[in-house]
Amino acid sequence: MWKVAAWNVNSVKARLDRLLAFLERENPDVVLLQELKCEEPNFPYEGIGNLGYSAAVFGQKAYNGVAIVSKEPATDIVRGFGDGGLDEARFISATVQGVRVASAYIPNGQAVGAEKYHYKLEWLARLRRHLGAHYQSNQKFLLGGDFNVAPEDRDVHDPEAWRGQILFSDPERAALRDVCGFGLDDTFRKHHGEAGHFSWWDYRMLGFPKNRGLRIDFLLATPPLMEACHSARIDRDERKGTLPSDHAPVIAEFKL
DNA sequence: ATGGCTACGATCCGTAGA
Repeated sequence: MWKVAAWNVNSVKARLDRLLAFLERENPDVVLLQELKCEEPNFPYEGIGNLGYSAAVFGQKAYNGVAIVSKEPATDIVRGFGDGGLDEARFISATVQGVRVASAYIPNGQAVGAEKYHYKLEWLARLRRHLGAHYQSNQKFLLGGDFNVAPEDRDVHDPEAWRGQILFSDPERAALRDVCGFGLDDTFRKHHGEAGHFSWWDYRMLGFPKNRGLRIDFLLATPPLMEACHSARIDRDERKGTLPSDHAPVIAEFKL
């Protein structure tokens, strides 16, 4: 089985012990990381290297930062959308074991109507254009990461409270559907249809103990890869204990 | 216990996340 995870670690430096423990515990073939919050030279190459992993990294100081951690070294690494524009470190793609994979950290948006909200919607539109220009949905392609959008009511602990709010507004959800319209489906929903599964809980207000969460982190796959997907889950236990990330890893297994 | 945020970068608080 080919095992892949996507995880917003909220600082790879602050979460290094947990990342290494995750690699040892889960033994994934690929981990798509978001929110490294470090520049590329400061990525913990040595720590993951001791466990047999290498990484393709697109970092920046203090904010954002994405990586593709893999047992088999990634090739044909592209940082950003490859269109020459100056970018925040939010997208990286590479080939691992013959499969094209990408790690994405979609902008948060801050608040509906804010400048960052419009940036978020434009970023999602740009992602959709990038996919159409560089990929084909009849080929195996995996897009994982923190999308900062909850797709449906069943992905939100209190849909009526969140309706129209940031992370759950109609334009954000439409923009995510448009990205998936390229030919991507949610590996988690292939295997679990019920409500109440979340990947993020606010650090504040007892979000996790009260299970007030959202499902905003996904592993999205094209049809040929979706057919090969045998299981998917969210590693909710990773959110427990001392100083967790506010996001839990999402995991999927494929029979390539 | 799964418990009232956390990380960063610049100072001893402000900004950002979602």
